Amino acid sequence: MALARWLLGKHLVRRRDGVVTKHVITEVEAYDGERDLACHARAGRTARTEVMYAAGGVWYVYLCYGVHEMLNLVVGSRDWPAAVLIRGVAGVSGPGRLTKALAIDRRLNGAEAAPASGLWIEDDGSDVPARTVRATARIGVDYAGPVWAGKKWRFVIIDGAVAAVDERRSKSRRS
DNA sequence: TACTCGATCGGA
DNA sequence: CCGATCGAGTAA
Repeated sequence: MALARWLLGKHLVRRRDGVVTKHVITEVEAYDGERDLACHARAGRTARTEVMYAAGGVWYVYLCYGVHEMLNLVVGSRDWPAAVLIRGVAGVSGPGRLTKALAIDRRLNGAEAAPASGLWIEDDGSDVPARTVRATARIGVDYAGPVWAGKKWRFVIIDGAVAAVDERRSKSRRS
């Protein structure tokens, strides 16, 4: 959780065709362990979730709904499946849109979050004040049941139009 | 081998 | 509100 929160305000850096772009991370979600019924690793090790058991620092990219690539950073120690879903960066709201905007797909699955892979994290030292961070329930995980779906493991920087728009989206979704 | 169901999005 | 679109996971 702390690590997910820590990622807010950090730069997601993409190099593609020699061009480097930096994007401030504005929205993340944490998935933590097999006990977390919203986590893909809830059923243990499988072909897809194996990468989540690696030591932190590699990407976990999968196809969602047969349409969207989802970008996660594997975190934690080896054999503890945990990842942080990068849901948004400044100017881009939504995990599916994010990967589309940065041309990220499953070819990056298992790759190191380092310059060599073309996708990595940079910390420019800037601080994200606690009062600009909101913790909410994770999106689209009702299947996990009230306890786990209710965990406030989604973190959003509320200082900005992007976050405001997203809040409206998530509210209209519940009913 | 069959069947189900998504860590979403955009359009009706 | 609903369809798109496909692969992982599960049951058989």
